[in-house]
Amino acid sequence: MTTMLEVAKRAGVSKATVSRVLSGNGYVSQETKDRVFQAIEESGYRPNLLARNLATKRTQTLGLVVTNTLYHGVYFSELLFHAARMTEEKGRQLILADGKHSADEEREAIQYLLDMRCDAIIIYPRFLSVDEMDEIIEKQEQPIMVLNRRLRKNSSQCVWSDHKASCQDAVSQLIEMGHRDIAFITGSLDSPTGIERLSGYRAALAQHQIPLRDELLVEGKWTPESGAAGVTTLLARKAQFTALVASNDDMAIGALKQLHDSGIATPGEVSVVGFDDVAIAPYIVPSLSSVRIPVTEMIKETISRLIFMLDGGEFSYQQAFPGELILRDSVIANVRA
Amino acid sequence: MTTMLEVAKRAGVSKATVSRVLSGNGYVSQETKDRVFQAIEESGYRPNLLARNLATKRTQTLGLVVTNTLYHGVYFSELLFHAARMTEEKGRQLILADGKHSADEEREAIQYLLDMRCDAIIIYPRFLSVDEMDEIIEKQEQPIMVLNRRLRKNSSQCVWSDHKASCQDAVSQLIEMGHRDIAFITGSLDSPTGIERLSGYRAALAQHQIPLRDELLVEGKWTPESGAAGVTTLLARKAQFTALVASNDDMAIGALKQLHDSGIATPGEVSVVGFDDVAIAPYIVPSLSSVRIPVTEMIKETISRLIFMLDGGEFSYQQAFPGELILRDSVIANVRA
DNA sequence: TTGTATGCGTTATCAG
DNA sequence: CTGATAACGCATACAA
Repeated sequence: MTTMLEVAKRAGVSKATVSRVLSGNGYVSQETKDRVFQAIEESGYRPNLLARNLATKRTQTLGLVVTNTLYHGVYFSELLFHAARMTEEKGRQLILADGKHSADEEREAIQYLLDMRCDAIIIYPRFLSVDEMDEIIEKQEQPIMVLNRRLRKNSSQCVWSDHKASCQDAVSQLIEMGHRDIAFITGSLDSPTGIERLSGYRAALAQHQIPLRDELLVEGKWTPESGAAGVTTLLARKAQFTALVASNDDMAIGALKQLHDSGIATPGEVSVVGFDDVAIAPYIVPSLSSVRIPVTEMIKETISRLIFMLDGGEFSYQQAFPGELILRDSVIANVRA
Repeated sequence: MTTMLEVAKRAGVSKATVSRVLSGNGYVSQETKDRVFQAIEESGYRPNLLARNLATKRTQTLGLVVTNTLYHGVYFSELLFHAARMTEEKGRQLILADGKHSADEEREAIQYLLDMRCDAIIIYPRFLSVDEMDEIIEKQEQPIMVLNRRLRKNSSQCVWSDHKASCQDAVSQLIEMGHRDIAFITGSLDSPTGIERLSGYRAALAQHQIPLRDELLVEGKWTPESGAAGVTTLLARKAQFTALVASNDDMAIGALKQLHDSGIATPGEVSVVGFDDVAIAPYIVPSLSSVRIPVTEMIKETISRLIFMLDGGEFSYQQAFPGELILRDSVIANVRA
């Protein structure tokens, strides 16, 4: 690899001058500029970003930690797409680190990004607790934002959606449409999101004085497979229900498939609702109703805050993003009937 | 940030010694080791990977370039999942760079990874031609592998699947099942994969002496939306067909939705086949037949080769991965009827 | 077993 | 406008 020194020699100037023409800092005459550019051209010189970043103490990169258990789902590609897009828009590069499948590995991934000297870090936690995250944030001097968790202490360094409230709201809407027997497939119950959605379901029933029936409750694991298995379990229990709420779209898709295979029509006999409103969901037949989580907006806010913090800014206010139930055929048709 | 020097001082040794205990290279007594570790603990020292990588001239990272137009699809998350998994397995980190949506930007992304001194690079090209890639590979000293393209010169530095052959094969199978009127939704025709699949369709028809009917051919753009639009176009043309082949699963999913909305049953009136066999596809109702592309194996081979090349190895043989038609309800039910 | 000195490829601070 | 030269934080060959 040809270095800056070789370019300098070839152009008959010093390293410093080459550095100047490349960075645009400091004055340098047009003719030497030309000589330097020519030397660069001839030698095929490329800057070594490791060296540059070491010297400037800035890398122009944002790090993102996500558990690979999320990689399987559709939600992930959308999350990543928007994160990459926003990052580039701010003139930075996104670096992804795999949080794998444990709190320790999540911690390691964060540490890796810090060791790589990312300017700032975004964490989409799956296993770390909010207290652990608070601790990490306080120990580190780099700006850190947490997605999808409400932190206790550094409450302005996170952006979240109130999963309990939006689930409660969605289930309430179903109830107000006349549904009384609403089955529920949870997410993994070691995940805060999973727990919050479940408690939203419980709260909605309580709010309308509908007793919770255990036979209508089944535990899933976020995957389409577990959604399908949930339906199998419900049917084996001979549970009667007119609506089914799955804690995310992937499970809802799996559940729809299983309902269909079991000869149960949707829409018609069972209304199905999911969460996240992944872009491909509306193309599932029959159309899936879903609680839309505004990922785009959340990512945007997250990255804006990080950039602002990098410029020395501070935030004093918190921000939550409400989920919104999008009704599609699977529910609407049922209501009409 | 506390540096190695401070740790050294605190432990009463030199930087070199600290470096030794950290890297495990060279002898160092147990007691000084202990002192160093304690100093590290106390000071919360963390190595600066920029400095380390600059000094060692190795970063232990593999770079991956993918266009963000792929981010939207399901295929992408699976690709990335396996890439990240394999990379970690080899004790490296994966760095993702966005190829955005043009050849220039794809080139920039590659350049960025090179400037970051990734040890090796994987390119999943979308806009760059094979000749351009060959040129890049020859100019660079880092090992580079190309996914999903058959290179002309550096033919052992790529791993591909013969899209034409597998499409021809899939369509032939439909023909042998008795189908004569087979509609086809292409991918973007500025993409080699799209072109290859189309020519496979053509070849299959020719092989069975079935004339190509233009009304059965419609151009898509890889997205579910374009798949749905394709069906709309076909129906508007009042084209008659018993089978529909979409050039990827996302479009097939969109097409299925549109067929359903138009009151056309699948399976039954129309058999639908997609490509890629993304994991979520079987959960679509009705089950979607698909030509499975062995991404996992392809990624695995790609990364194995890169690691081998990093160790100075050389490959002399090429490797193609065959696609395989997986028949599911949407086709099978039709055949039974 | 440990310390010294030099290099990795840049940037940045001074003089000139 | 340009050139030395000192960081940046770490690894490593060479001495001791």
